[in-house]
Amino acid sequence: MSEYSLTRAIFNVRATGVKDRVERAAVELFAARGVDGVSIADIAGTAGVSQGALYRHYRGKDQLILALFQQHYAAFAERLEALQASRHGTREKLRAMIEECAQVFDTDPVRFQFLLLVQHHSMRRLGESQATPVEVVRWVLMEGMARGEIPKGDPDLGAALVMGLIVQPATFKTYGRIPGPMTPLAPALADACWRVLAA
Amino acid sequence: MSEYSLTRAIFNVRATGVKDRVERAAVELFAARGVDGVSIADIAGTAGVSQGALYRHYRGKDQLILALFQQHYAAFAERLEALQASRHGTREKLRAMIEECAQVFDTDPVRFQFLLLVQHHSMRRLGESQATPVEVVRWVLMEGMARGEIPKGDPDLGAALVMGLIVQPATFKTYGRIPGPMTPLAPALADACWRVLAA
Amino acid sequence: MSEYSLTRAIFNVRATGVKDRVERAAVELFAARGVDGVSIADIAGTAGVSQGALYRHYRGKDQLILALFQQHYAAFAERLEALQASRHGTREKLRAMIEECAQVFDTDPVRFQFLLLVQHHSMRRLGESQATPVEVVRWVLMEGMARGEIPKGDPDLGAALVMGLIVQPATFKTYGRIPGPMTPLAPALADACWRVLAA
Amino acid sequence: MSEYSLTRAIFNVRATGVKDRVERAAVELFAARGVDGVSIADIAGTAGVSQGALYRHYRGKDQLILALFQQHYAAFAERLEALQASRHGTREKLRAMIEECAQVFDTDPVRFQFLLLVQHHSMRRLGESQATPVEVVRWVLMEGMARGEIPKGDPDLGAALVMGLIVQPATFKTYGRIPGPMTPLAPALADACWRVLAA
DNA sequence: GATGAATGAGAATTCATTCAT
DNA sequence: GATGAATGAATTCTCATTCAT
Repeated sequence: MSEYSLTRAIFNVRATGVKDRVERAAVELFAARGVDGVSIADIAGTAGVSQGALYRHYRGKDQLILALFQQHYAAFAERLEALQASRHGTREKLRAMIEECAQVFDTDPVRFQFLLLVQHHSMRRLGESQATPVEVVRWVLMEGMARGEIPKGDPDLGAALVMGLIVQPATFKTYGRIPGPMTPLAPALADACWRVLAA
Repeated sequence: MSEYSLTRAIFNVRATGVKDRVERAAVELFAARGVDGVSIADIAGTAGVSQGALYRHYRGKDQLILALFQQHYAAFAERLEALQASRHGTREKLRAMIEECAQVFDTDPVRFQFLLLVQHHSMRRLGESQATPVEVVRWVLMEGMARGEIPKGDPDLGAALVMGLIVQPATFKTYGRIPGPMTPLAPALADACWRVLAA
Repeated sequence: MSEYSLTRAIFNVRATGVKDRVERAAVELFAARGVDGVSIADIAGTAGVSQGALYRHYRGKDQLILALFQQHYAAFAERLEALQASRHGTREKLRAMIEECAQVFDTDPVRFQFLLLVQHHSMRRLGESQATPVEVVRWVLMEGMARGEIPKGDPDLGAALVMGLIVQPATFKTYGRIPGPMTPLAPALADACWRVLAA
Repeated sequence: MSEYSLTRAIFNVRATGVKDRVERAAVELFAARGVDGVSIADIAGTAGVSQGALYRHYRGKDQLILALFQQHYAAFAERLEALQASRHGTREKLRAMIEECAQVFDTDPVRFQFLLLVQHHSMRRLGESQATPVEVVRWVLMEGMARGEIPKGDPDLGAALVMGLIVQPATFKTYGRIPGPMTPLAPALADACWRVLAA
């Protein structure tokens, strides 16, 4: 056991790991200024960590970005997946997912802005097998079609429409074109989704 | 004598102006790699022009980006405006606008991708008075509400929903998640819009 | 006779020659911002002339600077020379020269500042045989020594002392450390010179 | 591995810090060619350091210049201040200061030339409270006037005259118009000062 | 002669990454 | 493991000079 981890062991100091601090700082900065507006020095400085230390945990800037994106994108997908699994009926599943999105947007706007800004940078590099929010929506739609709750159609197009009805209002809010929080809008968005799908 | 002017000399090719060549190259590159993935050297090289020449036409990279964005964004807005003005009834106006979007997407995918990638960089810097596609949509919706063709509601939210139903499928297509051209989808998208708005 | 000079001949238009306009603009700009703070574009722009035209009259920027410096430096030397030739007695010659310096400083501060800023750039390149203010002073001193009006000594050192007593106060005035015009100071400076030389 | 660190590795030469090397190189180059005749590449190259390394120690070229100027100007002022404080009587203070100037000029001509060439660039940016050689001279003169050792008069003008009697001969020496070292001239310059002030 | 767009060789600066300590 | 100074490649931008019109 190294001297360092001994210290941690004895004093039970949760030495807020470098990785944690870096990730928190990175997401915040990327969300505020975009991937190319943030330097490694910025991140290290904000995290209170040396630049070199960062490379102990990530192969480089690109890998850091991709890791963060995957992680947040996947975490989001998992939340949605769990949510839809706990509900019955396509309409209710969609309603719950949209409400969840709205709450995330209001509670943790940084995360939303991060995903919004970084998507074009990371989307192409995403592994095929990655779980994504889009996949969850797609799956819910397919199931709904199979059960006859919504008319059959292209589930990818359906997912696109649902995502559009959520992401675009959120974007408008981010840029201040629509004021106030997102949550109160959730029911209207869920309704809109349903009307679109129930063609 | 540069390679370019050599070409001109030998073949007596009347060059399109530098500005044209630069703009064409810039839009193409920005669309492919995003604002920060393209250097002035890239643009000048692709345009077959020296880097310095670029600065006779634009104050700098930022101004080039903004000029291109405004130009394409405004041109797009104008096409939509003319289109909606020439049609009667909110539903028909929306239908025509959506069809136009689909056609632009299919005919000139570079332009669409350019607007998609550059929006986050330029949107904040856009003058208030700038005509935008969003404004056109918003206006059509307000008129529709005034005429009682669609129920009253927040026109900004309505515009967000309409935009979402167009932009998100287009984005999916761009990333290959939905195959084929956009135009065949236009009627379905127009229907979706109408169902969303006719709540 | 070219069409151009025909026009001039007929209408007697003193087409304020390019050269004149360029020189005026250049001296002004160099005086204000120093040799390296001024571009050819600046000069051409201020002179209301194209950049290319400038190269019809000067081989390049360096030659322009040197020509202007020589010209003003020499003109100044000639004024001093004429002045000293018209006076009798070393003391009176010096007095007159110093008064002239002070008047030039007050009347045409741009010229003084130009010489002050450009001297270090051009001094080394100056031809040996060039007439300079320093040479005039040196000559007056040598004559004074020959006539026994001032004690014998190194005339170069003497010239340095006289120049120092003029240039340094002028520099202080330029930087605002001493307020007001230079002319009222002239008698005191002449006195100081005399005391220094009459050792 | 750069040429420099290779040298270090092979000969195990303990390098003087980057900052030292950069400052030495910069002063030398600025003294020889002026501020605008020297590029960051020149400095870094001469110092045997990468260009980037320079920016860890200085915010930019301007700050480097100003820092060096302040440092040398202030150091010079302090030496003069200490010297005058250790002497009694205005005449003796001035004599000692002038001798010091002459010795600096002979011992470290680069430093003198540096201050001479850079003054016009940096003087305006100097903080008001900065200690300068001029201020020291001015103070000595004011004290001398208060004690009745020299006639009352404008201390700024007096300082200008004293500075002129030192700087101008030094300039002449720098440009080779007066040969030999400065030190032997010091007594004559001190005498000249005294005669000028003792009006 | 005059024009001004175009050139191309730098200039200052930034930044991801490495590495001796 | 951690540090942060150093690297060097790249980036944006400037500018003296040339040259087709």
